[in-house]
Amino acid sequence: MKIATWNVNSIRARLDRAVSWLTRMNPDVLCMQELKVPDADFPFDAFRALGYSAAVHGQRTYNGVAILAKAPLEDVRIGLGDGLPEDQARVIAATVAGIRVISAYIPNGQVVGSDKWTYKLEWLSRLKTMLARDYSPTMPLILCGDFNVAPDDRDVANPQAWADSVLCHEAGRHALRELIQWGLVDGVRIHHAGPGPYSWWDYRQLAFPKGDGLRIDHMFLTAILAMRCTAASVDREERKGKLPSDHAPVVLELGE
DNA sequence: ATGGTTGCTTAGCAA
Repeated sequence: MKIATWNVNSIRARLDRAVSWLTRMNPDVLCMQELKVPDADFPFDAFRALGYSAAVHGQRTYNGVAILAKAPLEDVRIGLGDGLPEDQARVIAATVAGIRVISAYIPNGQVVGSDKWTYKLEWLSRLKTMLARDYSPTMPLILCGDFNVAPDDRDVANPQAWADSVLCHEAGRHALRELIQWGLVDGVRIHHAGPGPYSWWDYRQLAFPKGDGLRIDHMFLTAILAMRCTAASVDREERKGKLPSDHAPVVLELGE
């Protein structure tokens, strides 16, 4: 089973690329983030034509997450479900072939110390609460998405340049470790010691040609799935060419 | 030369 995650940075702007990537890579499941469309504008038909059904939690202009799968999507749930205001579409879960799949778009945080930064740290804590409340670390579960956190300096091509930024600050790294300690394993790190592979390069400053990348898109697995993880990669090729997303897809292979 | 972006929505914000 091949499962992937990709922040597409607008599914409308990226539809042609998404269709050709799915055709080329043929994953069984794709978690997407930053759709930037309401549910009604999600291109269900284009993906249906490739054999994928979709569970979508969209939003106009910002955010928006989805799960595409060839197998049926069961028990779809949107949001964190903690009773607090949920005006941002940042998480969706569904069961696919007996695996609980979660697609999440963690807030960027904008500036360390800002209101958005506080919201980011709180959101990571709320996500951990959701896992603890609704799931068990003994079940097959995969938490995928754009976490907007590079877990440590192996995940940053130029650590000094990014030190204490919203993507690398210790408070965000700590919040991510707390989440992982619920009972998750970093899928890419099973197979790659680092540095890298990076998954995001800023559109600005010629970051991609300069190799100024960060690994902020992750696929976290419970132990029973980590045992089945036979390969992991980032598809850097998808970051090349005309009008790519600023994120490259991350792909895991699960045996049996 | 010391900067060099994209997308959404419509000048400014977010990333």
